[in-house]
This record gives sequence, C-alpha cells and structure tokens, in this order.
Amino acid sequence: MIKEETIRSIPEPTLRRVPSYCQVLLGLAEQGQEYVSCTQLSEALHIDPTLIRKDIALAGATGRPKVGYLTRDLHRQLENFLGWNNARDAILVGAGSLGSALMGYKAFDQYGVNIVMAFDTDPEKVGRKIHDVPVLPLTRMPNLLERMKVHLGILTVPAEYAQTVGELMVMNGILAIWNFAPLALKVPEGIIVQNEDLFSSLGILSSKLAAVLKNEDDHFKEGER
Amino acid sequence: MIKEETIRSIPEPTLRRVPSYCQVLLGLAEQGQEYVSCTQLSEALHIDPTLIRKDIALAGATGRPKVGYLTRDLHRQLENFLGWNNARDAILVGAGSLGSALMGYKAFDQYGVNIVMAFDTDPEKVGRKIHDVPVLPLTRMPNLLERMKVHLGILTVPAEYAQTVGELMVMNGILAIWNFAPLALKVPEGIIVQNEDLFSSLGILSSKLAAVLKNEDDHFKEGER
DNA sequence: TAGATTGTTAATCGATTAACAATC
DNA sequence: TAGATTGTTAATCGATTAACAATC
Repeated sequence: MIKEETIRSIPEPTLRRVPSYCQVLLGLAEQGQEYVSCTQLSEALHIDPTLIRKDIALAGATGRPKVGYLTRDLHRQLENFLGWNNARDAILVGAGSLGSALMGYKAFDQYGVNIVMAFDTDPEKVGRKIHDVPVLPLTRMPNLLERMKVHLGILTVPAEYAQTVGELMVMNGILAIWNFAPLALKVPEGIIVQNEDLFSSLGILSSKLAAVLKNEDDHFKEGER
Repeated sequence: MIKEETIRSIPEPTLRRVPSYCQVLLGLAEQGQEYVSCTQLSEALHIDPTLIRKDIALAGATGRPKVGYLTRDLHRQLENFLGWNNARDAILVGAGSLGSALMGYKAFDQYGVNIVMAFDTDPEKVGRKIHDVPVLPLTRMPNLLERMKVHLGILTVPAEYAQTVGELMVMNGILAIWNFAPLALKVPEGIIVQNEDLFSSLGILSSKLAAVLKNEDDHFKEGER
C-alpha cells in the first residue's frame, strides 16, 4: 500500500531553481568537467549550497562525499525530474507578434515542449506556417485537440478574448495553460494555469527600481542636513 | 532621526499580488462600483482576504469597517505604491521578434514604463522604427544612455550576447535589467535583475502537467488491481 | 441593533539556513 | 590522515492563516 505522503508535490521554489542548475551543469559538462559540487553551483548562482543539496535530493540524485556529483549524470537526472527528457506536444492560440516570437524559439524542444500547431481567427494568418508551425482556423481546434490528445496550451490572444479561448481549450482536453493575457484566468478546479503577465512583471521591476532610487535620494537629502 | 526599520523593503510576494488587485479594481471601478471589500477581491482572485488586507495596509491605504475601500481611491493608491503613476523611461536592446513584440505593447505605459529607444547591431533593423520606437545602432547606446539618464533596460538579445550587453548596460547607468535570456546574468551588487526565462517557465508548467498525468495514471493502475 | 468588515495580534506553516555526523 | 563534501536533523526566519477586538 502506497502511503499518501508519497504523492506530496514538489515545492514550487524547487521547481523554479532546478532549471537554473541544469543550465549551469550543461555548461560545465561541455567544458569537460566530470564532477561538480554544490559549492560550485552555489557560487555560479548565488544560492545557498544546502538548499541546492536539498533540491538535488528531492530530484532523487545522489553524490559522493568529498567528490561531488557526476556532472552529466546529475544534469540528466534533473532533466528527468522535470520531465524534460521526452517532449510534450503543445498548441498555441493567438499567432500575433508574441505568439510568433514564441514559435520561433526552437529551444523549447530542449525544455520538453514541442509546439505542434497554432490557431488564430485572422484569415491573413490562417493557412500559413510561422516558423514551421502551421496556423489553423480556431474553429478546427476542438476537433484536432480531441484527436491529438494534446494537454498543454499556450494562450497569446488579446486580453479580451483570453477567458473565452481559455474555456474553449479546457473544454477540449487542455489541462495546463500558459497564459500571457494580463488577467487572472478563471478555470475549473484541477486545471493548471501559469500566468506570464509580462506587463506586471516589468511593472514590478520598475517599482523596485523606484524604491532604490528613492532610497538613494533620501540618503542624499540626509547627507545635506 | 529616521529608524532603520522604516526602509524595510516590501516583500516580493506582496509586490507580485498587488498588480492583480489593480486589475480587478479597475474592472470594478469601470462597472461603477463605488466600494469594494477584501472579500470581493478574494473571491475574484482566490487569495485569502486577510492577506489582501495586509498587502493593502502595506501600501498605506485604509478602508472603513463594514463598508470596505473606495474602489477608485484604492486603485490609485496601489498604483502609486507600485510607482506606476508617473512613467519611467526604458531602453530595449535586441530588436528581434520578442523585442519587437514587446515594443508593440502600448499597454506598458499603464504599468509605468515607457520604451523610448531600442538598440540592435543588425543593419537591417537600425534606422527603422518598430511600433514607433526608433532602433539605433548599439554603438550609440553608451552616449545616449548617459545623456538621457535612463536606468531601466530590457534585454532581448540571443543568450550568447546577453552577458556582454548586460555589462555594457550597467557600465552606462542602467540599474535594473529585465532579462529574457535564459541564463543567470552576472551583475555587480546593487543592480536589480528580473529574469523572465520563458523557456524554463514553460518547462516548469510542463513538468507540473507531467506530475498530474502521472498521478492520474497511478490511480488508474491502482483501480485496476 | 446585528452583522459585516477592517485592522491587528497570535498561531501555524513551509521554506531556508545552520549545525553536524558520515564518508571518501 | 586531514579536509572537503554529502546527507540529514534542528533552528530560524518569513509569509500565510486564524482569531478577535474595534467600528460603522
């Protein structure tokens, strides 16, 4: 009998850090470094080495005291852990400038994702191929999704259509949505949404900068007195 | 004498939630709703109402028991808190497909950011305007940055140039970098970097989906026995 | 008034960091 | 061996949630 605990999900922060380990590991492996230590990863990424060790442990990889981890093995194990080893098909809706830019990034393959089709309502775009990805009319999506068993959807339509299109995706078997529309998509329980709200992201950066500049300013004034 | 504590910086999670409050508030204000309660925001965003109240308190806004907050006032105060009320100039380096897509989003104005110039090394792009933003040769960046006192930079160059261009930005007065290259930019102490690594973002989503599908699969097998 | 809501203090929870034994 | 490093347990820290008095 499997204990409930076994299904405890991976902490979000770990999931966000592991890709950066992969990236550094790949670089080191290419430089021909056979073994790698947490200390080394820590220095490259400015992350506490203990934390890295815990993340690695969560991924199920083990190392050898004094020696470290086998660089290539660790890299492979972390990719495995993320499920990036065998590519997952995805569809994209909204072949505008952002959508097209995304389709252009062939590197997605490396990250376990493969955009197989795009959909749009604009007759100008439909029927063409953008970066090798065929653009089809949105009306054909339900039928095709059902046949192809795709579960991952990328949503790059204007904000006002996002909710409707999102619902259409979910109705046809999409279980995870990568949402670029600047709004909180309402989805049924169990559907995974990752909001990639670029506007607020930049806004947050800008507000951090404002805080820094304000601080400097205050210090300056303080010095004046 | 100002106490040190006064400068305690805003928690990152708060900074990430506040934009979503703004968005909902704007919607409600446009619908003509005069007052809004945390309960209402909570329902719209699936965030605990106490948490929302704390975030609002951090932003310095106050409401009235039983009544709530004045919708428009709260919206304005939160925007103020984020520093989105008066636009900050930014430059963009790398006028490729992603960079162009970003320049096309006029909505950045609303989020307190205004892209004033772009730089690229491609002679095909230099001299043109993309979505009203002039594209200039990268060699002119140092001079122009110094003159214009811009502190916010958007980095949309291919990964292999990111570190070099990032350093060039920092050398010329950029204090905050919005980095789209899939690597951890090395910057001096005090420079703010926000990594918008789209590849790993999608990768994380994909791995969450993998976990869900695996779970379902396990349950299925369990049922079989 | 009664009930809803704010604002705040205390409790809980989870993630990070520190400490340290085991190991090569 | 000595020193570095893993793996793990305990302590700390910060963010979230619960509890509740104040208020309209």
